[in-house]
Amino acid sequence: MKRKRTVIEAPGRGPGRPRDAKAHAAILGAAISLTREVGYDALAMDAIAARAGVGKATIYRYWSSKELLMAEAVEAIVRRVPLPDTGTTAGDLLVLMRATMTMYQDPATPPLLTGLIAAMARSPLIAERLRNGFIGVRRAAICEALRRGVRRGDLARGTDVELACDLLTGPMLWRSLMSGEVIHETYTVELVRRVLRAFAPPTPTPTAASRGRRT
Amino acid sequence: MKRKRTVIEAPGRGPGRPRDAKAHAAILGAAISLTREVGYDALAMDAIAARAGVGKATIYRYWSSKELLMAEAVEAIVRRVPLPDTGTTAGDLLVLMRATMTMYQDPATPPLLTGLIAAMARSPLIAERLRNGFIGVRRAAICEALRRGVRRGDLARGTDVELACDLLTGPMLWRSLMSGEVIHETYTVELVRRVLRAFAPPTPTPTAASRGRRT
Amino acid sequence: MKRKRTVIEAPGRGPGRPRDAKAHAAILGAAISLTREVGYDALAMDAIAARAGVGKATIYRYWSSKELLMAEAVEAIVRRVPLPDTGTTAGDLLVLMRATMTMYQDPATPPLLTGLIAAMARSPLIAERLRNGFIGVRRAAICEALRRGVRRGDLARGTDVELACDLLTGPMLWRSLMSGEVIHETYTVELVRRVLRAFAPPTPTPTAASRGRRT
Amino acid sequence: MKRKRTVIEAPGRGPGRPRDAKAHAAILGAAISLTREVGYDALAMDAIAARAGVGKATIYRYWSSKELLMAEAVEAIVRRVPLPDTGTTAGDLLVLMRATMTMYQDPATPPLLTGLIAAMARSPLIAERLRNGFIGVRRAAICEALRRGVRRGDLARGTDVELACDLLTGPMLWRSLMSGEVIHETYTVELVRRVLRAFAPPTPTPTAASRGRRT
DNA sequence: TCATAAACGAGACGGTACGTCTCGTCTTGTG
DNA sequence: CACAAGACGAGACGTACCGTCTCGTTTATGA
Repeated sequence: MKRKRTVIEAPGRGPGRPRDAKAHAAILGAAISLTREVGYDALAMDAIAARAGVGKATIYRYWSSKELLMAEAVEAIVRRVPLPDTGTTAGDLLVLMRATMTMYQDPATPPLLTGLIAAMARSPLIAERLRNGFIGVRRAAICEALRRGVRRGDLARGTDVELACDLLTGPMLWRSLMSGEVIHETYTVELVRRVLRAFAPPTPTPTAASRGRRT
Repeated sequence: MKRKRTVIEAPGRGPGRPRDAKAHAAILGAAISLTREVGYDALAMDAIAARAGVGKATIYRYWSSKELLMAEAVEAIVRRVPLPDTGTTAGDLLVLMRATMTMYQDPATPPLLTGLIAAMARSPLIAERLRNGFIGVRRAAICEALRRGVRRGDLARGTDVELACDLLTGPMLWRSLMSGEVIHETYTVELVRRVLRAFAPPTPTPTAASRGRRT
Repeated sequence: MKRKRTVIEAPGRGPGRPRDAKAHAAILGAAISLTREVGYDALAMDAIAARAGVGKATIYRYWSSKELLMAEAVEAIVRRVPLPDTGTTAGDLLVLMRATMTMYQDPATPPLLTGLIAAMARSPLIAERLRNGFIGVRRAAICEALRRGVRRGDLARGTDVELACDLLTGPMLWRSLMSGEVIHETYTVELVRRVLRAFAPPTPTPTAASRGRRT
Repeated sequence: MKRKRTVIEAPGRGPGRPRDAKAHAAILGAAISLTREVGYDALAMDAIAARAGVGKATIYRYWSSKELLMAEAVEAIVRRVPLPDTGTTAGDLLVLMRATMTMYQDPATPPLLTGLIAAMARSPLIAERLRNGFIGVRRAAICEALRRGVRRGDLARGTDVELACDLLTGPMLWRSLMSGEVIHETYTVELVRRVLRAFAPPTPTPTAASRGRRT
């Protein structure tokens, strides 16, 4: 952005004291633990700074607002997405949706998530970041599994992968935000089964198909 | 403080000046229009009061917090839910989901919605109110249509109506909050079709069924 | 100040809750006592607010900056200026200068004074206020006594009253700020005597004059 | 931390890079020019460092606090004090007071001075340094001239030299800080004349004295 | 016909978080 | 080793907002 370096990926170049990676980590850690304790919006920057043993200016050196900080904090929580290859489409999707379920089961998730959704709604910048970040990563993995399913013939050839993905991720978001109900294993299993059914290929040889794999 | 009257719904009873219905409406109107303009949380109670030409105390006389006010504001926007009876399950669900789509297409919805979701996450009281209010009303209508579908034989007998409902409402919520993409007519149509397919009854007479109604 | 009233001395006019005189007083009191305890510039607005049992916004409603507040605080300390008429010029001036001495002897004075002098140097607004306030009041009293002295014939007819006043007030300021030495009674007495001598009328009858009043 | 060399004024001694004398001067220059531009306390150390083209650590290597730096800056402005011997007491004092007047006429003086006075009030260390520095130097010169005046018989034998000095320096300080008025030549002349009058020796032989030397 | 009592517009109040600023120290790489 | 650059911990600043609390005024009912 400022173009003072010749090589693009020299992080601490230029003169001056380099930024302290420990401070960065301590701030994120403090942000996450405090969010668990008091919730997203009872969370004060001064408190984060105090717990991280850091000056407030240091926080704002890395993130220009509370929201940007929290965006990164949530990514730190939910970054890991499995890239499964169990051999079957149902198996792959189940692995992915179980990971999503686990994320929603973490009691820290709803407070973080709702805070960030509100932040997305008011700031295109944050929305951009999150869509490219933890939302996009999960979605890409699911879409990939779905495309593989199409190639395998487990899903109909013209399957609208985006819609199928929405059908998998949407209900869990709804449960977490709107119903407030816990998402159980059986719910996840049934969800995947139903979506597979919705996009099942047209039974080419009725008898063979129905014998081979029953829903 | 408030219980000095025998009859509960006598608006102008007792001595003293009766509440001004115009003030109530003006406040809601100001809240909605300001939300459209500046977003949910750049929205200040002082600003609402100023635009409504009302003292802040008057607002708090009707609603005990900003969130309760906004909960009612959002209901004012999305209150009307059709109770369709088109004769077919697909038709009924399409009417309902088109109404939902229209709600999400209103540019005021995301700011309001996200603010309220955040409010739900931090306040059980608000969550309760909204689940019984505009969330519950829509959901009840959809579930009713689904149950009718089961009775009609358009959906499998053991259909998990709750899950089916999540599969209809979840994707739209996801689109609105996470993708930020507009929801089009074709999306809605396809969504309904796929959910019907997911819970379609086991093809009783393979030939007749596949001939009569093509997916 | 804002010109919204027709009559000039209607303090709490206009609609709305009138300002709380107790808060005003509590803030000034807290400001003064904290200044005595920690000094002018270790003095935090939050601390004043906390001690006064007042929100910070209330302080800024009355005074738009720390400096304006302190300007008023110092006036509260040193407002009272005697308006003496002892019958003799020396007597009048002594009363006035003793009051000045007492002010400087208060250990709270130097911290307050220096803070305000710095504030005057950087803000014409504050300089204006203080010159018209506690500086002007004291100076006016001294000049008046000097003019009476001229009328009485105790001082030379063409006496430069402004210079004479500087000769009285300047040395005490110097002592307080520059030397840091305590100002004693004898210093004050001698100061007044010397200034009277500096502006004594030309000895009309050499012998009589020198006999009548010994230096 | 700082005392690792045996000889104190050996600039290029010991191992390592010697200190840069130009840096010292550049810092003082930047401090003075910035003070003229923005005032004493809108003046940030970062700004001084930037303008001087110097790291902040270099400043703190020479001066351990902002105040100590400014103390030296002000001395750089007002260091030169004449040590006159015009042959007459009035002449000597006039030379000295004209120098003082010139100092106060410099528009940079009030901002610097007030900042330093505030610093003196809160830090005995700084007070000490300034009293021994530029304050003491001027005062010593004036007192010396006054003592010479006593010896010459131009001033009364028991003259309180300290008080006389206060009477000369105090009014100018007052004008500069409190009145904010410019100090003119005529003011200075009249000031010296009046102080001489205040401490004039008791006219022993009226004729001889008035003949010998008129003020 | 008034007195009482509640609701009203206005805005001051206590509290608390925000994001900015500055100080004086610490930590890099360069000369 | 001193230097330029600049990150760091600490903490005050002045602003904004929330939800409460007076004010003086307006508008109904009940004595």
